[in-house]
Amino acid sequence: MEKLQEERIRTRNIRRIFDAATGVFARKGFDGTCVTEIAEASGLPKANVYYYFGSKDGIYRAAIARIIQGWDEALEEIALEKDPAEAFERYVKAKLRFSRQYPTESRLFANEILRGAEFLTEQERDHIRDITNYRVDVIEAWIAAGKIARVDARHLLIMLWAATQFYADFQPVVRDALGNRDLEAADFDSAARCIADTILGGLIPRGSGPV
Amino acid sequence: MEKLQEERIRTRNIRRIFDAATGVFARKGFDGTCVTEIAEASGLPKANVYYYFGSKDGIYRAAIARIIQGWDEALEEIALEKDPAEAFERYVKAKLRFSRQYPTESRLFANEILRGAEFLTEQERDHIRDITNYRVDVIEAWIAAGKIARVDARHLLIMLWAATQFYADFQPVVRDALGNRDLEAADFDSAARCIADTILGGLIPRGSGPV
DNA sequence: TCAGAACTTGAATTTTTCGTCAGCTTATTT
DNA sequence: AAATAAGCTGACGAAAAATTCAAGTTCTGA
Repeated sequence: MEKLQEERIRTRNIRRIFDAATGVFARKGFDGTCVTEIAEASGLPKANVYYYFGSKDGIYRAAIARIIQGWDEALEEIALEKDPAEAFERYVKAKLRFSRQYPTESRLFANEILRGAEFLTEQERDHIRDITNYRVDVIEAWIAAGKIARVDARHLLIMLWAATQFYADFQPVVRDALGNRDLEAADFDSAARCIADTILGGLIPRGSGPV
Repeated sequence: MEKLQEERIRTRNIRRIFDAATGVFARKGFDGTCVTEIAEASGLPKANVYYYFGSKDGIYRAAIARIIQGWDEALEEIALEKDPAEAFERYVKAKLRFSRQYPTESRLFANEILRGAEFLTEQERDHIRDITNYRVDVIEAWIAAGKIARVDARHLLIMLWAATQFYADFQPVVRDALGNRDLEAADFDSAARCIADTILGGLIPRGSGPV
């Protein structure tokens, strides 16, 4: 049992536990989650969960690491060479796609932040800072080149992050606000359009009087 | 003990418990919070907490109700009579002021949503829906009157809500994004300016080519 | 100042949770 | 097919949590 079945059984069970844990952690946070519930959700007995993961802590940390890793994808879209309008639009779309595809992971991350981000390692925070700083440089270069209006790049990034994240983290509120139905692909599309249009073109009609 | 002291002692203790509970719930969520911790934070023995609130559940529900009640204030600012630009700007400022003043309450609410909003009563959700619908009507009237660009009013409201809420709920992330210092009034001011300017005027400079 | 209501609290009681363990079954290798 | 490693799990113990209780103390109105 060192080549085929080992990898298969082990891998499958770890993934099961992992998926179950992510769901429960996302809902209840670290402190609110009990291993029994993870075990039930994964369909395995509790002792088996402990067989694979030494502790609740371990599962949680692993889950967070995975999420951070996945984060970067969407952020790739803001690159210097591109036309700002196109870059922002792509970014918003990519981020919303991510929100739609991995809402649970997003909520787990949100929960971790609400908790005070105590489980985030220094490296993980550094990484987030680095990414932000790079985007800030890009945006400021656009401003300097007169390609976009003068805004605070950091707050702009926060606004984009917030607006897109919201659709993953606050789905019950979004549902209520949109009229009580379940969110579908079309909703994410119109969200993307609304955010991109508003941010790029502004609400006040062009050609009308002073703002 | 039915007029003066009653009200004073009772009111004072309930408020103590309440404040303590809000803080702990905001960090750890409903399931993650233990009454012992609330008791310690409030400076009262646990049995006394149970004297005033029958259960953990009761404290939690009461806390949520109070928050929802306080919510409306900020939203008052979007009214039909006003100039859209001014109304949005006021709204953003009011909401950010709220985020700054009551971050804990905001986080508790966020936690409840992440939880799946199971503790929100039907009335509370109805109330949120009503408020939203009213604002949607206002915005759509502005659009119909040609005062603002054509956007999806519901997504626009979500975007505003998200952008302002973020500063309360995700402070660790905001801190990292802004460069690692504590948030001060000035940060909220520049956030308001960035959000309002971007949403009203758009990023793409006016007078340049087509969007 | 006294009766009764309001308030207080240390110490149970009950329930839940974390984590362990010993012995079992299944897979792998030789 | 025997030996060994990997995987499984019911049952347990210790610790922590929720909630109750009973026996107090303080307050208030009459």
